[in-house]
Amino acid sequence: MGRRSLKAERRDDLIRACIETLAAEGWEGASLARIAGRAGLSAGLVAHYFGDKAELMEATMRHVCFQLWQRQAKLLAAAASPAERLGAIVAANLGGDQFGEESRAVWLEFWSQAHRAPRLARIHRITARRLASNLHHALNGLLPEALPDRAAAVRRIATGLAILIDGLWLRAALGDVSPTETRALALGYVDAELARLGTR
Amino acid sequence: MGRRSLKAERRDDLIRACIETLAAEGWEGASLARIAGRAGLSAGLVAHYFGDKAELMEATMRHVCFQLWQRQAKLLAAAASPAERLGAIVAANLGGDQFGEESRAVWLEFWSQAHRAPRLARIHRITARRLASNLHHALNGLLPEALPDRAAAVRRIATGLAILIDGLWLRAALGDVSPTETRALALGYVDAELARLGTR
Amino acid sequence: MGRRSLKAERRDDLIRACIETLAAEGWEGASLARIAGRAGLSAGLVAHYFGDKAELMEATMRHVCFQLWQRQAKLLAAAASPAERLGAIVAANLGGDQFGEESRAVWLEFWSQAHRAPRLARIHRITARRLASNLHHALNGLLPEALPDRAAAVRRIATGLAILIDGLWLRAALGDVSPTETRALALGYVDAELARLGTR
Amino acid sequence: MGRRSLKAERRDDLIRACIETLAAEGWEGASLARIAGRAGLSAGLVAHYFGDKAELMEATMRHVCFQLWQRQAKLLAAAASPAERLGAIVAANLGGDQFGEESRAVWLEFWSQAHRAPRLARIHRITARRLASNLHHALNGLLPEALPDRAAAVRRIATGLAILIDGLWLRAALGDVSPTETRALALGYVDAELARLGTR
DNA sequence: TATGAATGAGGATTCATTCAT
DNA sequence: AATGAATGAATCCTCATTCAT
Repeated sequence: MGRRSLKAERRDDLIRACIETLAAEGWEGASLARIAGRAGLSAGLVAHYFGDKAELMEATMRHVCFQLWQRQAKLLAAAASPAERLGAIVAANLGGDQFGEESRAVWLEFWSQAHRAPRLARIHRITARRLASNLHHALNGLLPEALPDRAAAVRRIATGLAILIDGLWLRAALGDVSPTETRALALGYVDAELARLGTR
Repeated sequence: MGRRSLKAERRDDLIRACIETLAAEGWEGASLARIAGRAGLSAGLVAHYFGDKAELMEATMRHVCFQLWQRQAKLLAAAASPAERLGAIVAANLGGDQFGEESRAVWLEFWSQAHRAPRLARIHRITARRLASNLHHALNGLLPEALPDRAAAVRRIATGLAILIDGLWLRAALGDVSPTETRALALGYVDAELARLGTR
Repeated sequence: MGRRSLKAERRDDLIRACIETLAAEGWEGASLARIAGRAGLSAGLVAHYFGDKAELMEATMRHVCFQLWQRQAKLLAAAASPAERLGAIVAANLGGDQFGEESRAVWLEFWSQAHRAPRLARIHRITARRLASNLHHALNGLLPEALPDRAAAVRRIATGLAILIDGLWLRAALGDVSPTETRALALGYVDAELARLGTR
Repeated sequence: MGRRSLKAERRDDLIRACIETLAAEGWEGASLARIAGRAGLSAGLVAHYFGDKAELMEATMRHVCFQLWQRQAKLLAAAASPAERLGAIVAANLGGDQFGEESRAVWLEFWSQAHRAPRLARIHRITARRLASNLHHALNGLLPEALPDRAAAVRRIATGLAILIDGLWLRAALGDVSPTETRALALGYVDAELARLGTR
């Protein structure tokens, strides 16, 4: 009991190695030999556990998305107010820790593949929707009840913020902005929108 | 006269084919054979005209950036007020025409390579700086003279808008938002920031 | 026991095929496809076993040199006197058997590469030094004890003989001299030098 | 008048460039593009003037051999005695000047091709025979008239010396011996042989 | 379960050669 | 006479995949 199956363990090893390789060498540098080598395994094993390179990549992307979601969930659980909830989401997506950086690098690689690989695109879409939903929820609590066209405003701000976060990820991956700046910019965007709605 | 050199013409053919291939098949699918094939030429010619695949890619990226810049310049020339200038920049970057879509696809491919290929990164940086400068200029005319901390506000909004545009490009490439929406979102962001500054 | 590892076996197969190909088709004709084909294997396997064409070539050169050294060692072991030792070295280097001819052909190919490929040059140097050392030793026993400037004489004759052997290899490879002649010429050189030293 | 034909001039330019390229980059590095480039001409011209790369190489080898022969002839013309004649031949073949070094490098490249290219082999053979004949002649004057088996001795020493010179060329090309040493070794060989014949 | 042997396809690059201008 | 455009073959290398052990 408590002993995870060897199969699950090996799969995790390979996914872990895949993440590291993607972060370190990019999509093109992530050959099966290099990924397996990083895990101390032989390249042939990938076929055994995943059948396919594509499936390993898919599993890896799912893993990264899951981690991101977990992170959001954890931070959200500790948030007491709508404003804190919003801050939690932003922090989860734009945090400056090592994990965040690696995830972002991997994410960027997946991104460039997503619009050509339907399976990856699907995972991408799910994650994006999850973020949108979280933002929606937080903003819904944040905007004044009496606002005319309230639902539309929530939707608009949620969309805008999600897109801004995408842009910030890109910039962060290119090293153009610091993590602190990114968070400030994201929250500043919401402030501005609130101001426009006359709620401040 | 009017007869461009054969060399320039062939180079343009190849760059054109490279753009099409990148848009249609992505970075990984853009082999020299396919690029040259699309231009109706043999793969060996790339060496003849560009020396290198890397140099062809570089020239192609430069071409795309140049087109984008031209587009901006043309629209800006027709703009009469600061507000129109801002609209022109947004339209140039987020326009919905066929050219825009292809360019965006190519741009996305380059993006995913930029942080690993110094030469591409350089071109990328230059283009980003050009956009930033244009935004700066337009916003400088737009914000009220008497604003406290005016320079900082201009800088902040310019940065935020540039990043938002990046995000919008991504979404547009993934087909998540329509061109009309993207422009509305971008201009909405500026409106919101102006509102926050109490200028409305 | 007696079962060598498959890896070692395949490596030997490829080295063997490389030697044959070099002898038959020369350095320029020795493409990976042809080498592997001669071994009944696919070209990709070279990467698997040697990583590189350069490394295969290096291993092959080392192999040829090792065989030559073994040959010398074997003949030297059977030699009873300094004169016989000298004869053994000459026979080892200028023997007329099939092995000798193939080795010489390969050696010539390597030679033409040695002054441009540092790795090959190193192996070449080591082998040359080994020959020089053997000659030194044999001549040291051969020259009369009381000779004035004895050490210098040994050195000079050893050098001269080594160089003569080089020349003889070349001629033999071009088919200009018969193996029997080559040996006679080499030993004749030593005789002449001994005569000059007044020891006969 | 006195004006050599343009055709001859261009051919010489290309041969000159070919020699330089061979010396600088070796047989494998001597592509038509590089050779023509060094001459400031286009690669296509080679076809025009020589028809073939092989023919350019052949002409180049002939040129190098001719220069070598000229050199020998010039030095021989100034030699008054058989001993001086011998010294002249050795000096011509093992001289340490820049021309000598370049020629030797080119010669070595040709050598490695000679036993596979019949046309080059033929030129090689002619040159070797010319050297042999010169040596023959000089030694014929040098050996005492009354020597028993005189003709055989001349033949033997001439052959041995020619072969030693080959070896010395190789060593010189590899940088193992200095030009001065090479000449000393060559003349020392003759001295030794003369000593053996009891003529000293 | 895991290895590593083996393949074959595909990619970039180099190059001699041909040919229109 | 000379260029340089264009080709197509050849070469090395990388890689995903398959398979026997």
